[in-house]
Amino acid sequence: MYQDLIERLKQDPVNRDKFKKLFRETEVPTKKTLLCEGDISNNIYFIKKGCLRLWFNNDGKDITFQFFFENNAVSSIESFLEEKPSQFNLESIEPSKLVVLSRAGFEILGNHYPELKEGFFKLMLNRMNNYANLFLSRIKDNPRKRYDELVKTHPEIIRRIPQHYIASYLGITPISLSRIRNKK
Amino acid sequence: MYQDLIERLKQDPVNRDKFKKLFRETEVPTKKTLLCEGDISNNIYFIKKGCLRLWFNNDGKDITFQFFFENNAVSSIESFLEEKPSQFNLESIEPSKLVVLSRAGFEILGNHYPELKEGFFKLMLNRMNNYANLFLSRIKDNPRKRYDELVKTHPEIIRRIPQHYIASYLGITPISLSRIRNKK
DNA sequence: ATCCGACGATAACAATTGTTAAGATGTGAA
DNA sequence: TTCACATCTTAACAATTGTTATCGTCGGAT
Repeated sequence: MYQDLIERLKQDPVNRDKFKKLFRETEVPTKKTLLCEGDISNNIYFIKKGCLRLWFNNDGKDITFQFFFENNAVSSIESFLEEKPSQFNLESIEPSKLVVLSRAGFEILGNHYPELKEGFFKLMLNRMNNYANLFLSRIKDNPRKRYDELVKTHPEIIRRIPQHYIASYLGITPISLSRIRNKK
Repeated sequence: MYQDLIERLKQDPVNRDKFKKLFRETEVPTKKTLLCEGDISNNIYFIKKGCLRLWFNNDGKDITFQFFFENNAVSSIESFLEEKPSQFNLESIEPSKLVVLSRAGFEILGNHYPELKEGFFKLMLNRMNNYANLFLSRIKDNPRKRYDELVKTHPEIIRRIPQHYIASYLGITPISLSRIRNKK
């Protein structure tokens, strides 16, 4: 959806040349860090291909709390908006093709295309909603049920993401996840 | 803060009489249900005195996930805004004095006082923020640390709320909470 | 005053999950 | 190829937390 918007912007007959150069395309290998805890997020990334994860370091433990796939936009929102150090790391899980939009570019475009800002607001609500659902699932469900739900609602995560990331996302150890998968 | 706004609205020299009657004051005893799971939320409550909790039923288990005290506004926001059945119950924990504003009243006032709508939006962000914090604390901390944090950041909850509600808020059993409190 | 229900503590036991360690497999780089 | 590394599984054991049940206290209602 967001991807569509970007494509449309880039084709805009009037501003095509002017705006097109605001976007930078890039390819990154697996495990490439795009944003580091403590740094200020200056970019929004649109995923053309591949996938990314948002994670943070908790006493040396790597905790993933959101995955992003094709046609999604990603940013450490609070950091990007308020220009303050990010609490989170953003990293590629697969070799990925990304479209990068800087804060400056975002502001220029945002003035011409209100949809872009609306889209960003929705991105924020989406993230909030993600928190709410993760929270409620941790309250209501035990790890096995959380896993079963994930298989049902996000099979692409099961298919594409290494298990230890999924484990931390579910709030359990990789060992425990392995038990759940195999003692069915 | 919200309470202040309400008081100001009620004192508005121009609209005083017209608007004052939109508010209904009421007193409720302990354990009075103000909103029931499945019903549509038609009111916002401003707490003048006492405290309330938002909870839901999970397989027969009563799970509290937010407490509200004096000078706060409460509503099952999604239900109130979209007029759809509430997922949650709203109940008093202490005898409480409340100011009630209906949806109709809210809309009339909202048209005259944009602050009211802004305030409601903030209420929503606050709720989202609450989700995020609860979620992160469940990931990062074990029950003992969550309890210690609660003591530090919300001593009023420890003081005023019965332990079994606190236990469900922390995601543990009352027995486990009792162990934490006494095996210090 | 007495009874009842809400609240909290504790014990004994069960179940779940984490920890540590070892090994199997596969992939990419030197 | 060979080595290093990432990924996943399994086992044995420890730690945490839940379950069930009992008991004591307190306060309000009759």
